[in-house]
Amino acid sequence: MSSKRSVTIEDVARAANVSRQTVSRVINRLPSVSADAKARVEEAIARLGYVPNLAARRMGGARSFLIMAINDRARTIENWAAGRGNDWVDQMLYGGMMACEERGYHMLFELVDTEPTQAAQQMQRILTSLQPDGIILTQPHSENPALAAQLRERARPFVRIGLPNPDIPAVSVHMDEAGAARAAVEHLTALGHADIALLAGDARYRGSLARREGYVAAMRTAGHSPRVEEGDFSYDKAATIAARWFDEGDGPSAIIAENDEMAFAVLREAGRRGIKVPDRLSLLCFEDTPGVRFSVPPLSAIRQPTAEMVAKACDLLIDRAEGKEVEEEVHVLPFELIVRETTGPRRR
Amino acid sequence: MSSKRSVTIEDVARAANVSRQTVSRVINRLPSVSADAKARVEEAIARLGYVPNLAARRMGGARSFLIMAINDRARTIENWAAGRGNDWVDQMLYGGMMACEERGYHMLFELVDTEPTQAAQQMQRILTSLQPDGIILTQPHSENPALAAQLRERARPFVRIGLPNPDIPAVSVHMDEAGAARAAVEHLTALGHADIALLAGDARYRGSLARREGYVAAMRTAGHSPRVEEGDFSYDKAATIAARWFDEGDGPSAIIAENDEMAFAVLREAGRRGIKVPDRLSLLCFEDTPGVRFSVPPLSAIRQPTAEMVAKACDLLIDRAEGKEVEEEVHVLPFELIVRETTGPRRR
DNA sequence: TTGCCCCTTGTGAACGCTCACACATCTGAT
DNA sequence: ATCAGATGTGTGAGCGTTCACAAGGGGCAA
Repeated sequence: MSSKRSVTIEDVARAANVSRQTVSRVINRLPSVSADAKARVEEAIARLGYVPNLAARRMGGARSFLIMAINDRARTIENWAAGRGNDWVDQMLYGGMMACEERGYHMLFELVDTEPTQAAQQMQRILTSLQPDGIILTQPHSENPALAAQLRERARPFVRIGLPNPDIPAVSVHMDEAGAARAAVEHLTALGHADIALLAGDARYRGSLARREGYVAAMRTAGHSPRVEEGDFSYDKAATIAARWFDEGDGPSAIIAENDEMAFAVLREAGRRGIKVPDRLSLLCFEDTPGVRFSVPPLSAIRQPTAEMVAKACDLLIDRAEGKEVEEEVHVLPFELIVRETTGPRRR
Repeated sequence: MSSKRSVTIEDVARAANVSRQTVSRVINRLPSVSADAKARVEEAIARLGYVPNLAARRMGGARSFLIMAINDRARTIENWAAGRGNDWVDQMLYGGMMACEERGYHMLFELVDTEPTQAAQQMQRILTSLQPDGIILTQPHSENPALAAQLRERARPFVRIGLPNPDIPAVSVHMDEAGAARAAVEHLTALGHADIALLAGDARYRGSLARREGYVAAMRTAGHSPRVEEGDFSYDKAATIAARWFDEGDGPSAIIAENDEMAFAVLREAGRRGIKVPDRLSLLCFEDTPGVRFSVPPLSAIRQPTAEMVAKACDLLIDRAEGKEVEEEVHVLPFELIVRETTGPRRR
C-alpha cells in the first residue's frame, strides 16, 4: 500500500512472468500477444494496481496523451477580469475533458497572444515543453496561417474550430452558420414576419459572412427583401442602430442579432421606448450564453454546439495520434434553434 | 527551423561550453553558477530557442510541473449536461491557469466520483499516471478524510478549498463565510431592516454552519432576533418556504438566501404575488453566478473569491513543490458584497 | 526433409532531464 | 605552509517507458 516507489512495468512483467515489452504490448493493445500471456499480464496489472506513468510513456514513445486547446489570451482574460466569465471556455472544457478522458488523454488549456511574433514564440514553447499529441485552434488563432504553418512544420496535428479557411488547409470543425441563419429566418417567417433585419457582426469575421449568405438566401426564398445592417458585434454600435430604427419608425418587425451583446442592446433600446418584445418586436440571437438564457424575457437563440465541436476535435486528434490516417477535412455539427420568449407572431 | 529533433540541454551545454548540469542549474535558478557561465548559458538558450521538455524533467527529477484540480464528477457533469454550465469551474480555470502559468506550471482538471471506493481508485490513477506536484480538492472531496489520508500516504501535497475540517488536518483556503453573513446582515440593518431571515442551506454543509453563526451573531449584535429557516439549497424547498411566508403574512422584510437557486425561488414567488423587490422585500444571496447577475432585478450578492482561492492554492502548492516548507494551515480570502438592485431601504 | 514466413517473445538502447557524488579551485584561518 | 571549508564544475547513473531489432518456435509448402 504505502510503497515509496510506484509499480512499474517491470514489476508487472515479473509478476506475469513475461518481458517488459509484452506488458507494453498489452497496455497499448498491440497484436502479437498470445491469449495466455495477455491474460496473465492483465491479471498482474489488476492485482498490482499498475498504472502507466505518463511522463515515461512520453519519453519512450511518441505520444504525450495531451491535447491542447489554444485560446486568445487578451479576449479570454478580458472576459474573466470583467467578471463576465467565459461560457465558451467552460463549454470547451466540458467537451474536451469528456472526450479525452474516455480515451485516456488529458486536456490542457493554454492562452496565446494575438500578436503574430509572440504567438509563434508561445506556440513554440508549448509544443516543445508539453509536446501535445494534438492542438485545437480557436478564433482568432484558427485564422492565422503562420501558426498553421508552424504546426505543419513541426508535424503537430491540429484541428481548427471554425469555418474552413481557403488559406489554411486543415481539418476544421464548425457549425453550419449559414444554415442557422436560414433556420432563424424560417422560424420568423413562419411566425408571419416579412420585414426581418439582420443585425450583422463584423464582415471580416468568416462566420459573419456565412450567416449573411444564409440570411439573404432564406429571405429571397421566402420572397422578402433582405435587410442587412452593419454592426460590429458591439453593444454600442447595435444600440445606435436600434435607436435609429425605433426612432425613425421604419424598424423591422423582427431582428436577428449575430451575437448576444447586440441582442441585449436591442432589447434595452426597445425596453426604453416601451416596445414590447415579442408583442411588437421579435428578436433572436446567435450565441446561447448565460446572459441570453437569463435575460428578461429570455432570448430565443441559436445554440452553437461548442462542447460537441471540441469533443469532435479531440476525437479526431486522438484518432490521428493513434495512427488512423483517414480524415475528412471538414466536419459540420448541428446547431440548435432554441425558441424562448423573444420571438412571437407578427402583430398585424 | 525545421529540425526533426528538438533542442536539448546537451545542445545548449555544447554551445555554451559547459556541462549539462550547469545548464540545468541555470534553468532551475540554483546557486553555484558563476556569472560568466550563467551568461553564456543564457545566451545559448536564447540563441538556440531551447525550451525544457516537461516529460523529461519529470522523469529525471521530482517535479511534474502539473497542478491538478479535483472536482466532483456527478455534480459537474450534471450542471454541464443541463446546459447550466459551471461558473465555478470557469472561475477555477481562470485563477488556476493564471497562477500556474506565471510560475511555469500547468493546471489540469479531473473529475472524481463521490463514492469512496471509486474516488480512491480514480485518485490512485491520477496520482500515478500524471504525478502532479499538487492537488486541489474541492467540495465534496475536500471533506473526505480517506482521500486526504491517501494523499498523505503517497506524500502528495494538497490543498483543500473550503473551511477547515477538524477531521482533516490540511492546508485550507477559504472565504470568511461567517464574516460574509455578518456583512449581509449589516448591509440590511443599515437599510433599516430588523426582520431579516436567513434562508439557510443544508446544515451538514460546513459553510452553511459558518454562515448561520455569522448571521445569528450579527443579528444579536444589532439587537434583532434571528430567524433561520431550514432550506436545503434547492429551488423547490425555498419556493415552499417563501410561499408560506408570503401567504401567511408574517414574512420578513429582508431575506438572505444561502445560494442563488433559493434566491431565484424567492424572487419568483414574490413576483407571482406582486411583491415588489426591493420596494417591499429585500433579497440578498450567496454565490455570484451569471444567473444572479442577469436576473431581474439583478440580485445583490456575496461574491465568493473562487478564482483567487484557486490561485492561492496553486501558489501554495508550487511553493511546496519548490521546497518552501513554511506554510500556514489556513488562508482566508476576502469576499465581496455586491449591492445590486434587490436590496433597498425598508418600507415603513 | 528443408526452407520460409509468420507469430510470439525478449533484449539493449534511447528518450532528455536531474540526482548524487566527485573533483577541482579559491579563500582564509591556523 | 597547511588544512578546512566554501564555491564552481563535471561525470555516471537512473527515472519508466517504447523503439528497433533479434531470436525462438510452429506450420505449411516445396
